[in-house]
Amino acid sequence: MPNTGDTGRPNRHPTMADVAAKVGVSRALVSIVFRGKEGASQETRDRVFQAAAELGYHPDTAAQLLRSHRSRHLGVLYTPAEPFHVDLIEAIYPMAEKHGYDVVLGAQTPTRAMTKAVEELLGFRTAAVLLLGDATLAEVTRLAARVPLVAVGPHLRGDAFDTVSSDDSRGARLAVEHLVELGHRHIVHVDGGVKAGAADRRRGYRAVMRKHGLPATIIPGAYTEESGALAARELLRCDPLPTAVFAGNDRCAVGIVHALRRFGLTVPGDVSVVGFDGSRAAQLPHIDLTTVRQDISGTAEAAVESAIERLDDGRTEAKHVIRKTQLIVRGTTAPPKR
Amino acid sequence: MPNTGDTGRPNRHPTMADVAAKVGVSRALVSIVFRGKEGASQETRDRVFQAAAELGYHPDTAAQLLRSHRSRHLGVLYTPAEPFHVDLIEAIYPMAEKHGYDVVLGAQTPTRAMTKAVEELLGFRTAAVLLLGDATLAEVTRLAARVPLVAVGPHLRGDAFDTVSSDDSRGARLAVEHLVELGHRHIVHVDGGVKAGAADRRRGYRAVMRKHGLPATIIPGAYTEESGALAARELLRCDPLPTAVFAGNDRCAVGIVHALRRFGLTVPGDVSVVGFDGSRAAQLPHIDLTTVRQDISGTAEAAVESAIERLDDGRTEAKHVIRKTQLIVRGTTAPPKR
DNA sequence: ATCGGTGCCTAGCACGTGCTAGGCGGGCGG
DNA sequence: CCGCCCGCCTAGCACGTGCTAGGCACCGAT
Repeated sequence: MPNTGDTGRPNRHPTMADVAAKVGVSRALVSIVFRGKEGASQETRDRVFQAAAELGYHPDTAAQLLRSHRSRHLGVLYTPAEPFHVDLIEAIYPMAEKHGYDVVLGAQTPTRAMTKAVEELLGFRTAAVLLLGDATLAEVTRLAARVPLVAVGPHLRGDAFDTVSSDDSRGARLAVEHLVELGHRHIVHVDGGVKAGAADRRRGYRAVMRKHGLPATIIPGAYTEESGALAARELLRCDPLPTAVFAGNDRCAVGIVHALRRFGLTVPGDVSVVGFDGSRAAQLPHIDLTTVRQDISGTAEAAVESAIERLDDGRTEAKHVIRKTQLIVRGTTAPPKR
Repeated sequence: MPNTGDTGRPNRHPTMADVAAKVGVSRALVSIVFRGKEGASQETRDRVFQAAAELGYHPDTAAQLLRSHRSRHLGVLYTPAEPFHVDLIEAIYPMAEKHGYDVVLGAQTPTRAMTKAVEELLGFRTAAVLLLGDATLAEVTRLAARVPLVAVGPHLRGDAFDTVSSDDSRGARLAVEHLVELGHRHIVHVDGGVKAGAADRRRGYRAVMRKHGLPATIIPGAYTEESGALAARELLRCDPLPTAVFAGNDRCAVGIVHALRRFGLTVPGDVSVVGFDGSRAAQLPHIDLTTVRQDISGTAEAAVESAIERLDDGRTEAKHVIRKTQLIVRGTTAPPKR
């Protein structure tokens, strides 16, 4: 059903040649017009655009990629179910566009390993790849040998790739100091296991607790609502009940808050909760979560710019950016009643 | 950094020609080997794969697309922030793979209109496009003129495109009947405005209320947690407080549940809540939402198969699939106390 | 009148791959 | 010994576009 036009080639997308024939000029001239280069009269430009619109012509990305090796595409490998990634992606699009790049998404799902998604992105010959989320040093290094790479999130170092990460340790200290200042003494940390940043957040928590001579208690968790709900059950078994919880990330914190409220406790009345990420979910009015914000648009900007520097400015040495974190006090923290 | 091999063309991905040269055969033979066609000895195949691995060769999707017009790619237009879409995508990947298709994601975000995302997908010459979420008949029809199209969600009809939608009216009736059977008489509906399926869900709600001689009350809403939280505030102003709420979708329901609990009410003790979608968020243990499930993997399957039938089997007449919905009774509904 | 320049346009190669039309050698039936 | 087939392989065109190397007409300066 595409192309009901008069090119004599039914069921096929019209090409530049079709547009050129319709206008009565050479194909090269149509190419010039579409690239906005000089060398065509204004009248011709108008007629070309007119004809293209009538034919429903659209440039063939495959042919453009094939011919011009600069692919103008950034590959982004992400996990669709991760709200923080979703927020990042929405920030990455306009940044990439500002630099004249398109974005190709590669989804990493439970049924679809990272390697598979990577192969697909590489097949598209993306100019660079932004890797959101977890990855081992070996994986990142191997991938960086094949394409300029920016890893967003994991605290890795290497000369072959760039990273953008946040100051997780400092963020964690801010969060716990906030709780201590409110008067909390019995503060538990539900951690993020081996996920990106979890180790640093644990470290920050331990450091502040030690500094104030308070006992550190860590409940193993993950970056999911389920793990938060499970951890909340653990909490309820504690006697006395902790007065505050520092969660590994926002999703976990949300799970904790809801589970506690469901069990009849109030937040922050009975228990204060702090999250980590500053995801959009945390701002929702019914959640209103106190959290440590990672500057999402700043992170997206740094990641895109790292890639662009390698591509357009020819930078080859590695660059490791660390973004500041910021405590956002909202409605899930208050002084302890007990 | 790519290609540290010995092809004499630094900084460029190796091609079939490089592999062929390394093995000492023609490029055409390498092509045969990679496509798995007959016409190459087993020994040659092994040597080709070996050389390709050493060079880090990966087929160029652009060139493949350009040459073989069958693109083996399904474009999926979706909204990253929509959990229901995310669930669908995770189901679409394996379905597409089963039929030998790859998936190209096109993201529709607040800063990125549908038309823009569509242009990008069309640029990739995807064999077909699956359109998740809202769209007007005009938009869908226009798009369907350029590419085989399957609209998932909206209740539209036309001869130029396929649709997969769910029986929203029946689902709504199931939900409301469930509440009536529990003994609820004062049931409010927070609707989804003009979004996909919202009209049918309203209709189903009204029909059941009328049938039982109960007054229908509709609070305008949307398919978001925010709208649910706002609607909850409206609810609290009602006197007497309704004993049950039928929400337009799960996100809205989640917002309602959390806001109610935050205001000190219990769910389902004081108010019962039913959602719609059967999204993964609804199953989370701390939510445990009674909801109307739309069969996600069945929907994904039907959508992919509709596309495949047009592409591989040459179907041209439109096909409109309606998937059954199913009531899932969980922990947010109970008989009214009052 | 000649020359160089400028504005507008075109011819044709290259990109990496799929695929058609063969080519070459050896075994097998006649 | 001839002819044919078959297994393995190669030459070369085509896909739609970017881009280089021009070409033609016209204009102003010499």
